[in-house]
Amino acid sequence: MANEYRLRGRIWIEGPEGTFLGYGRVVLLERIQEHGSITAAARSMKMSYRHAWKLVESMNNQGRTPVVEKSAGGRGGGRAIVTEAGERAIACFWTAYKEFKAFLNERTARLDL
Amino acid sequence: MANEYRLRGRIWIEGPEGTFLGYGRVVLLERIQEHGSITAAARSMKMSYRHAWKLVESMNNQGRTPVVEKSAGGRGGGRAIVTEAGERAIACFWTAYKEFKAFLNERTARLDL
DNA sequence: CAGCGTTATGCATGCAAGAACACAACGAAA
DNA sequence: TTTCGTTGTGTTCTTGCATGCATAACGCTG
Repeated sequence: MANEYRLRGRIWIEGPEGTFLGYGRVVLLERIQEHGSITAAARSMKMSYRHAWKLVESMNNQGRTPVVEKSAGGRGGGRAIVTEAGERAIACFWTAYKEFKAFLNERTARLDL
Repeated sequence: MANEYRLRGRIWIEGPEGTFLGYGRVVLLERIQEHGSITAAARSMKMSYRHAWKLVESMNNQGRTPVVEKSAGGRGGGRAIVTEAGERAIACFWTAYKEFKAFLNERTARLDL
């Protein structure tokens, strides 16, 4: 039978000022891509707008280039667009994340307890 | 120059009832080995006795064999000893942890942001 | 130029994890 | 049998984080 224990974990990318990218942040970016606004993205993942906005702000301040371009007012009230740098950041994180999951699985199989 | 970004993370071992071993728990076990009591171990790492006790309880309940043997009263008031199963658990975690750190370093070097 | 929905931002509230505190139970040793 | 320091356990206090609410500011559109 499979071992009842399992190695688990999480990873994130840190810049000089703290967390830059993590699972939640990257999902948020993808939702922004999908919906075109922070408000809708936050709602879609049951996150408060306040918090979502802070995360975006943190990412923008920390990347050498903003990951999300925002504008208030105008058609539809405003919008938020994931930049090219943002797309690259997303891809970069998922690549590492995928390898990390593989690491966890492989390492779980070798647990001796 | 070295990239300003860094991949970081943490890992832990889960049993059916939740977290079994993590960095803090393993350090706590080692301090118990060193000091012979939960009280001294907790104090040595600025952790409340209450919390340390709960962690030990959680580990003991979750392992198929207790990792710490405790006894109240007696010479010196009581004592806590890390069992052989506990020692194996410690070793098991550090091995995985070491590989994890290597993974993070290697993966940090390959970050493209 | 009024309306609308979003960004932007402060402030009060809620919640969960851990710390801090208090005190009973324990058992060897003097 | 008294003493002593630890284990064991309930209760309250902090505190960091996220939510919720309120309210500007913004700028396209009818």
